[in-house]
Amino acid sequence: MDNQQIKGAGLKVTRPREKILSILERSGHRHLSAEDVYKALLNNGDDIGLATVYRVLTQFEEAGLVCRRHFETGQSVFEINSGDHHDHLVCIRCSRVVEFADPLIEERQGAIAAGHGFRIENHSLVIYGVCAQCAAQ
Amino acid sequence: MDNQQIKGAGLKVTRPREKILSILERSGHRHLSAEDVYKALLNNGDDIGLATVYRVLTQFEEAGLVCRRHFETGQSVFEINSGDHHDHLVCIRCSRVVEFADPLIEERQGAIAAGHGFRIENHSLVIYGVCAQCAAQ
DNA sequence: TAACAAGATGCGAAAGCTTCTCACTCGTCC
DNA sequence: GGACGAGTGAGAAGCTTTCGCATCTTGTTA
Repeated sequence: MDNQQIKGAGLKVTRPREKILSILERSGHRHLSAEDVYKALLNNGDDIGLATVYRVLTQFEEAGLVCRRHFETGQSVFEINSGDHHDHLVCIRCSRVVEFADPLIEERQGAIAAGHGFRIENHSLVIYGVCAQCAAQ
Repeated sequence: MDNQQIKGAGLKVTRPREKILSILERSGHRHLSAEDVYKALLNNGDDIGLATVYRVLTQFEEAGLVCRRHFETGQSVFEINSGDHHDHLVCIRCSRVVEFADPLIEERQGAIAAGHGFRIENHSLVIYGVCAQCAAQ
């Protein structure tokens, strides 16, 4: 139940928070911008302000419910945090996003960070390219 | 000579372009934001508008003279393109940036992209962590 | 169930980075 | 040296994101 997740984050269960979480869940694994979420709410007939969307997404991020990604589009995108870390392949033509995980890369990153005296906290790996469909056109 | 690089990019050699290139070169391998470049120009006594700084940096990027990086700070940073690809370790406390290159990671990225039918164009790997100095405090 | 306090919301305003517009100026090439 | 096209500066505008504040809700206590 969504409510449990929201409560678990120490947040009150309110309509905006339920709706936003449900939109992110229903979106499958698409990566939605705050604007996308806002538009989805409007389409649903929910009258929720854009400022609230940003606030709630930030709270969800802090609570670990969602992940915020910074692709090079100038806006942040959000996705449900399914627990398993992964990185992204982004098509520069059609913006399609493919997720992947590679233990070998993760391991090397740890080694590199350690080698430079860094305690690793987080990382972001995005590969930009042209997907098969776009290349075929 | 800087002028050759600017001409080679099909751009006229103008004072703003010379000054900006020279600032980036003199900065060593620091990562400067457009604002940083602008301030450096002012300190030099050069009266060059911020809009011009952005324009020129974008042109230099298109010409391959500089690289633009998107760390998670909300602003882009620029560095001279020295030709050798590298990735970044960023300290989330003091913002220190360390560059590194890892052939193994590069190779895995190529394999992953190919496995998903992507023709790789570019990529961005940033590891965020706490550097030794900040951890010691 | 009613009332209350803390927390949430919505709206518009504002901030921060970046780009655009447009009149003016400057390189380049003849 | 002059003409033309490209480049510049200043401010306005655009975009994403955050803030401030009056109003409304949730969760709790009586």
